[in-house]
Amino acid sequence: MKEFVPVLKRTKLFSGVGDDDISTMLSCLEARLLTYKKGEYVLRQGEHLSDILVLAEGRLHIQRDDYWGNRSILGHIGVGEIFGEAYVAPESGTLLNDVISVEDSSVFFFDVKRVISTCSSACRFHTMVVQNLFFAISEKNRGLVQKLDYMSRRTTREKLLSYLSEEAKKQNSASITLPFNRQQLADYLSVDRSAMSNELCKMRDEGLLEFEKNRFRLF
Amino acid sequence: MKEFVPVLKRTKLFSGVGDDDISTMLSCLEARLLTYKKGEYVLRQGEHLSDILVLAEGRLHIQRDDYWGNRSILGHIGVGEIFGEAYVAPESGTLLNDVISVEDSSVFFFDVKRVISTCSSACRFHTMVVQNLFFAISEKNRGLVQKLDYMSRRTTREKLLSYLSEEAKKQNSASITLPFNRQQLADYLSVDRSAMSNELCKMRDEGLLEFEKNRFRLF
DNA sequence: ACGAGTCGGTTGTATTTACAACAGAAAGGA
DNA sequence: TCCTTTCTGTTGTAAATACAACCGACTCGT
Repeated sequence: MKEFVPVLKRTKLFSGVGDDDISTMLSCLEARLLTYKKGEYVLRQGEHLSDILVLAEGRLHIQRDDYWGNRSILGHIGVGEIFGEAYVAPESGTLLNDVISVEDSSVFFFDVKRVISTCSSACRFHTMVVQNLFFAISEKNRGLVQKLDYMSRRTTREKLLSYLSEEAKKQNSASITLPFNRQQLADYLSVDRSAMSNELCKMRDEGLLEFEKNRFRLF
Repeated sequence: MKEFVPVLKRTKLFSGVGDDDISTMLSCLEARLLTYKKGEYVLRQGEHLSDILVLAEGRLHIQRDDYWGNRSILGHIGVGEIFGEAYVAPESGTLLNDVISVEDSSVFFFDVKRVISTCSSACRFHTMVVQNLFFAISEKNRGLVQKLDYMSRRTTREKLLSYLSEEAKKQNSASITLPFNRQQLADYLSVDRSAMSNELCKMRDEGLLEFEKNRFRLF
């Protein structure tokens, strides 16, 4: 578990907390580290959650399959990212989405009660961690608003352009790598894969962008 | 300002805090109360924000107009609701949406620095308020995920049904009142108003629902 | 090298949507 | 009351989308 302290140090949750203090907190918070093979579920829609999770290694998707098998991908979780925070509030219901590993992954579980309630011992960082938690969920929130912005576009092209240009801004480059293949990108933007593929090729022919696999370059 | 203490007491932000303590905090936090006429902007897209806001009276819409005048309504704010919390984090950029009053409204402004940093004096509630803030933003988060669920539906009918049935669940009744007129509902669900109106009438003819103005009844 | 499975692109068709234009009802102000 | 404005429903057409089916390229394991 200690091996991941450098990873944890760079997370939003432990921002501003030193290595030693993180080690201390790992035991103080009774952190657990679970591993998942590619394709395994980390969380399932409808479950109750009382832990805040941090991805130590691997990649995850937050998604949801409806009754007819239509998949909708809400988002992607990379190393160091927090997730599950939105469902640990007392009156929050059950999870609305599945979380599934798209690569072999390791996940930290922190019991929210221990994270939030200040304890008497050496852990003087609870207050800071709660603040960090607030800022982290703020960021998630803004990300969701951003996604709603993509989704509010009427055409597949507009959805693609708003998503890709935002991603270029985030990755600070006109050449970007997406965490999705075509089907996943279509599920993320809630459009038909073949129609999207078609549109992408049209846009390429018009000189708006280039792509190869999941690497895109905007012009 | 004191007149709104009963309102504040019932907000998520001050949940668990007594009347007297709220009064104390109002001055400790240097709260400001501003009023807006119907149609006025409370916040504008692109602005920086360093306050957490609470609606004391009236109704607000969170929305966004693009360059071509297409309006997208992100959500609705009722009395006692918190807003702006997602944009007060240090690295959060500028606001992505406008907030506009749809009725004459009064809004509390709380400087986030004062809310978050524990002060030495009588205000022993900062810790609790930060926790409340976390829970409140959690709820916002789940609401956004819910909205993404509506928006991920492919057809106008599916969007309407998922929104209306979720609203019925929230209002705990098959008879619900929406905070939107037709155009606003269309802007909220990102569909064409006339197509939506058409679809609503078809659904009514099929016996799925009834409506009159912004009151709906599901069967 | 082979076959199974995955992935991305292409095409055609039926469905759905957006857009524009119009009309009647309701609301609000002078 | 009259006039204006707003709101809602209706219709027709053009555009965009979903869906299904198919193909070739590629990957992977045997």
